[in-house]
Formats: sequence, C-alpha cells, structure tokens
Amino acid sequence: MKKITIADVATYANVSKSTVSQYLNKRYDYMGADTKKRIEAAIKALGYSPNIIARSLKQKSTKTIGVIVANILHVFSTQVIRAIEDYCNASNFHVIVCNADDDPMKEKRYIEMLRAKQVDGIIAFPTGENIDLYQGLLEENYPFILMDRLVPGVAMDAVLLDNEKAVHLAIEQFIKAGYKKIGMISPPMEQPVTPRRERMEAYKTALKKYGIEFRPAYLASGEITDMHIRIKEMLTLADPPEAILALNDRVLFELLQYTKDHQVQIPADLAIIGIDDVSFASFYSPTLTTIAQPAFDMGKKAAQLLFNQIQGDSRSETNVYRFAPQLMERESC
Amino acid sequence: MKKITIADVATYANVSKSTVSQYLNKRYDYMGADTKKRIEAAIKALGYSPNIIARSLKQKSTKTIGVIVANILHVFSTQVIRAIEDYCNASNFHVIVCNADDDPMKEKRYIEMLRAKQVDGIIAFPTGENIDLYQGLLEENYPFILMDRLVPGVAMDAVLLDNEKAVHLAIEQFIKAGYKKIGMISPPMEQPVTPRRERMEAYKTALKKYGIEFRPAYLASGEITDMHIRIKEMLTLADPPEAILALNDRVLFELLQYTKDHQVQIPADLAIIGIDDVSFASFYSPTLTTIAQPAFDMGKKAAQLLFNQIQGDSRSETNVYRFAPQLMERESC
DNA sequence: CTGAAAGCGCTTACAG
DNA sequence: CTGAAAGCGCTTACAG
Repeated sequence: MKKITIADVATYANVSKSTVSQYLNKRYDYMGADTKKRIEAAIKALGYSPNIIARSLKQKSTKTIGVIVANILHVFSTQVIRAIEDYCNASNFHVIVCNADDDPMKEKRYIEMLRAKQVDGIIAFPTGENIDLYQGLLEENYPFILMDRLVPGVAMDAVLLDNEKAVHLAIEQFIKAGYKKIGMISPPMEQPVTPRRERMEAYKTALKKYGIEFRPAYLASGEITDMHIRIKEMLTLADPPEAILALNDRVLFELLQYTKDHQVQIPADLAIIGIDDVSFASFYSPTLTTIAQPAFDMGKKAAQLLFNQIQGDSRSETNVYRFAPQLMERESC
Repeated sequence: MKKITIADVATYANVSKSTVSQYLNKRYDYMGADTKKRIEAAIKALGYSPNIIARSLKQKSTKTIGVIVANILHVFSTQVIRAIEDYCNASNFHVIVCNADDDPMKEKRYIEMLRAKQVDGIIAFPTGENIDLYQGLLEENYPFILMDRLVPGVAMDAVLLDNEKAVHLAIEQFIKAGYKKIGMISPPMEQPVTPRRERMEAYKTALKKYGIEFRPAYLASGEITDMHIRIKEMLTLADPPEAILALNDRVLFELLQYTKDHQVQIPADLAIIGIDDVSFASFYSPTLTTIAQPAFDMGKKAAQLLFNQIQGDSRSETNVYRFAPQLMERESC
C-alpha cells in the first residue's frame, strides 16, 4: 500500500501542495471556502495523514522530549514519568523513556542518541558523572532539566526533594516518640548521588541539633543484595539502635524483610520511618510512618520548566526547585 | 550556535556529501584510507553529529517504536516497558511511552499520532474498543503487537498471561487448604477487558471442576474507589466466603486495607490469594500467597515479535502467546 | 574510488 | 486567494 502524500492530496483536490500545506496548518485566512472544502474532501477520500518526520525536518522541532531515568522500575520514577507524560500530552508532545541504570556510559549514549533524533529537550535523573557532557549542553543552551539529582558544578535548572527537610521530619518524629538511638540505612554511598548525599548530611546535622552524637555503626550503606547483612550487623550490635530511618523504598523493603524474618516487633523493638510513601504503608502491620515525596508535582514542574526553555524563554537565571516532603504519621513510629 | 551538517563536514574534509554519507554508513569498501582519515578528522573537529530525522525521512525508518499502556503506574506495565526498552536498546531503538487510561478516544489519538510520527511499530495494551482501527492496521500489515489484552475479532499477534491457568492455580490452592466458600473480587466487569473476562470465566469453570456451585454474591466487581463497599457487602453476608481471590494488585490492596481496618485475621478468618506478585508479599504478615506473572519475559517476547514484523518476516500466521503464571506459595493460603 | 543529481515529504517566503 | 520554487539534512542509484 503506497503511502499517500501531500502531493496526492493536491492533485486530487486540484490545488498546489502549498495550499494543502496551508490548510493543514490551519492558515485559512485567505483560503476560498470552496478550496477548503475540496481539500477536506480529498484528505478524507485518500485517507491522508501527514508525515510528521518531514515536517520536523523543516520546522526543526520534533514535538518529542526524552526522559532519562535511573530505572523505570522505581516507583518514584514511574510517577514522575506519568506526570511528565500527562503534561506533554496536553501539548501534543511525546516522550521517549530511557533507563540509564546509573551507568554513565549508557547515559552518555542515550543523550547523544536523543539529540541525534532531534528531541526538543531532555529531563534526566543524572548519574552525576559525565560532567563535561552536561556542561556542554548548558553552554549550548540546550533545553535540559535535572530531576532528583544535581550534577556537581553544572548550573542547570533542577527539581529536587527538600532532602534536608525530609530527614529532619523523620528524626524529629523519632525524637518526639522518645528515641535517641537512631540508625539509618541507605544504598551505596560510594555513588554519591544527590539524595543519598544530602540525606546522609541531614542525618548528621539533625542528630546534632538534638544533641545526639553520630555513631558510624548506626549507619549502614551498601548494595541492596547485601543489605540484609548490613542490617543484621547493626541490629546485633551490643547496643543496637532503637529506631531506623530507611533512606528509600528499596532499602525499606530489606529492613521489613529482616524484621519479618527475625520477628523484630515494630515499633516495640524497633521504630521505623521510611522515605517514600510505599503503596502498602496504610495496611501493613503496623501501618508505616513515611515521608512522602510529591512525585507528581515534581514531574509536572520539570515538564513546565523544560517547556519554558523549549519556548526560548530567556534563561535569566538557573533555579533549583525544592519540593516539600510530607510526614505521613502512622504506627511504626 | 549554528547546527553543523553533512555539507560542512564535506567542505572541511574536501570531499562530497555523498562520500561523507558513505563514511557515516560504514560503507568503506572502496574508500581511500586518506579520505577516510580526513572525514574522521573533520567530524571530530566540527563536532558533527548526524541528524537522524533527515535520515529517517529518506530511509523510512525512525528506529523508534511506540508502547501504549493503560497506565504506566501499574507495576505490571512498568515491568513490561522495562523489558521492551532493554530489548530495543540493544538494537538502538527508542521507545515512546503513552498512557491511554482505558479511554478509547485517547488510544485512537495516540495510535494516529504515533503513526504520523512514523514509528516503526507499536505494542499496545488495547482498550478493546476501536476495533475498526485495529482491523485497518492489520490489513495494512502495520507492525503491531497486542499485550495483555485481545481485541475481539482482530487476529493480531498477542502475548498474554495464561489467565485460565492462573485462576485454576489459585482455586486449586484454596481447595487443597480445605476451602469451599471461595469469593473473587475484580475491577469493573463492564469493561470486559481480556484478563478480567478470562479470569472471571476461569473462576466459574474452576469452581465447577471441584463441584462447587457458583454464587453471584461471592463475586464483587466495581470501581476501585467503591471496592471497599463491595468487599464489605461480601464479607458481611450471613454466610460469607472463607477465601477470596483478588484479580489483580489494585484490588488486593483494597482487600488488605479492609482486613486491616476490620481486624480480619488472615488466613484464620479469611484466606487470600492475589494475582500479581506484589512487592511486599514476602514480608507482609502473613506473607501473601500470590500468582506471579512473568512480566519481563512477556515484554521481551512482545518486542521480539514486533521486531520480526518490522523486519518484514512474512506474517505467515497469527499467534497468541500464552505465558505460564507461577504460584508463589506463602502463608495467606 | 568519488561526485553530481535527484528525491524523501513537508514548509515557507515570495510573486502574482 | 493560490502556486512555483527553494530548502530542511540526509541517502542512493548512477556515472565516470
């Protein structure tokens, strides 16, 4: 089945390609009512649908953006993507989703491929490496928004959780409940990605704020696959923590698995707060106190910022937008 | 900053555009070593990167596919997308993700837009309406794979869970544990989407197989927002079910919330099995018996099938691939 | 071994 | 009010 083009429509309607193009772009200002009707009929008769690729080539806009996440399997990423997609959809934009898996090489390749495909802009959860690449993008004024993570030394627009506040909310909640021996578990700190770094810092400053000394043994970080070992080490200390803050949902899962396997009573034996409002928080036993991230608002904001840049709003200054976390007070602390 | 094109590279390297193009496409067969080196140098010096849109226009392939899900927030969809993306990435393809929200109008618009953007093929969780649209695609031989759901009367390649088996596994497990009063809860049956319809059918045939009479009161379906009401109605019957099969994760959440709120003991008061192996199944109290779907395998298969179609493998016959569910035996039954 | 020319399917000044 | 022509940035026979 031969693809039918604007030329076919023009022939059929007995007008020129230009006129058909005018019609398609809704510039009817000077178009004869009759011409219009003929074109309309021709399009319907032939079942014509324009080739957007050809248009993109000329107009230098693909109405497509790229979103590079670490891993779409993380609930937070999924929510952010959904919000972005909704926003794009309203403007007839499409979104290409890429998983960089925290691999700088993969990230680089995706960015280059997306640019070669002429996407109008990119929103990324950056690995934090590839600093030169990001710096180049910035200097070029290429529309780009950082999500969840910052790139050291690169002043791009970004939307992040107020990580400091998130941790302070949690620690404050522990303190209010009378806990002083407060531990924290986190993914690998060797990958000093913004949320981990900031939450770690905040953990220390929050403890200090309440006059509690920081104890390295109360801080466990490592690969998810080894997390249960780290947790065991911490909870079998001679003087173990009475409360633990889980830095994100993945790590919380490991902690809950451990407490389940070893019959640790929550909160009697161990109080728990997790960052990320997991789906089962309200019907787990006990219900789980969490710190919720406004993922949808964050995704929407990122999309708005990107569109501003795409529409060429003079990037007067770079901004880092911090979103407020929310304490979901339940039974685990 | 002016975009630099193949013409710039040609001028810089003192060759023709054709030659640069040959180089880019790695057709070096007859290329002088010196020419090659000059082009290489020019590309590096100018920081040239090809415009894939222009290439796509000529080659009629965008190396991009579309994936239309009902809602990316469903874990199953996310896993399927991840598998598809991985597969595509290996062939340098990109994937555009769309959420149709079970809205046939939205689905139609997405399909039309994706085609206008010349994507090489589409994988969709179809709404089940838009039958003519699908039929047209099929007749045109447009690369298209159905995922999770079938379109009535349209013989396209599809990958689905073996829903009948999934339900039989669950009912069998209930029977083995001595339950005979077995209920089921599901999303709205007014939307007779394949998994719901097939699971519902299988529920009836499975009961019959064990000589149990089907009782309409033991079947609750409705909007998620009203699910707790349906559940309450069922569990406050004079003769309530002793076991409930949750048709998917969303509905399981509602059930668990209900049992939590009303202190229903699992499995003492009520045995539960859910289709979809939810993230917290292994550390919930009690741990949850589930039926797992091989989402990653299914996504990968869909991608493979789509690529076969894209590469023009004569579509000798249409196939519906059924994937085996797996019983994850835990404590809730 | 390399280049000139046509063409992919559109859009966009510009002329009339 | 409408059309001829050039051009977007590539690729691809074809000629030499």
